[in-house]
Amino acid sequence: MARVRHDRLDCSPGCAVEATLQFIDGKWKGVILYHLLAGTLRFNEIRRRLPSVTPRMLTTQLRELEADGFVARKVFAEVPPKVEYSLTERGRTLEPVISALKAWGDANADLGPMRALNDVVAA
Amino acid sequence: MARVRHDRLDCSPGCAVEATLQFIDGKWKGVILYHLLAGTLRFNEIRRRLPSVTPRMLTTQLRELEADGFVARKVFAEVPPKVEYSLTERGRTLEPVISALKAWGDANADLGPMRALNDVVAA
DNA sequence: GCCCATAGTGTCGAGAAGGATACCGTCATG
DNA sequence: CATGACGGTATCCTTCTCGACACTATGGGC
Repeated sequence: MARVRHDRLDCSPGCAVEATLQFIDGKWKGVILYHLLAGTLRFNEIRRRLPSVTPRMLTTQLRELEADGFVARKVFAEVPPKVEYSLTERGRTLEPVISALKAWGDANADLGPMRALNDVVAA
Repeated sequence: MARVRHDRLDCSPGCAVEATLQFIDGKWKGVILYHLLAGTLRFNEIRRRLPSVTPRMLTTQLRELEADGFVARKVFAEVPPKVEYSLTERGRTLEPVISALKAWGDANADLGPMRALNDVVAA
């Protein structure tokens, strides 16, 4: 399960903020959700988009997102294995949140080398 | 300083999401920002809104927010001491983000006992 | 026969985050 | 004289997170 940031949500009414944060906190969840917003992806497709994530981390993050009801995991009984990850309906409700995070990041973060990287990807 | 979630932001273009998360991550930052959006607060005023935060944690979180340029700390040379915390202009740019987080939390989180707590506060 | 890709799992250990508790000086109040 | 409010610090210690690395099974291509 996801990290429990607060066992008691006694920060009313701002606690709703923390309650949401609780779900997308986790080192890679934000990006994973972002990429899944664009469509279904397989395990290694996600990996390729997140060059520095270890398989172990990716697994745990995806499992937590699944446990929280945000992503669906579809296993194909094939060889080689094939597993597809996609957003659930609940997962898609996070879209405004992810968008807001992305918009702020684009506008305010000095991503430094990232800008170049973005250009590369855009090309 | 704030927790460094990623030393390399090589998750382009979703990294903007993580970049933002990096700032509001930290166990109490979300709520603190939320409360400061409503107006300037003194140290103990924030504490009272966050019953289970220890002074130590509150200090570190506020200091990190200050270091990141989101909140301004104004000390009054009085006795007893008086310190006011308010959002900077940059801090206010986070408003859409906090709002999105809050909106999702209100709509989707089962806050359980929180609803009652909210009522108490609203009364 | 060997290596690659697929989608993971297991274990280990370092390092960071966060909680508990006690304490600081000053002034006003009872 | 003692207590409380104010805005913190200092110290210690536990918990959690995360990264590294090795390893699994299967089948296809060279």
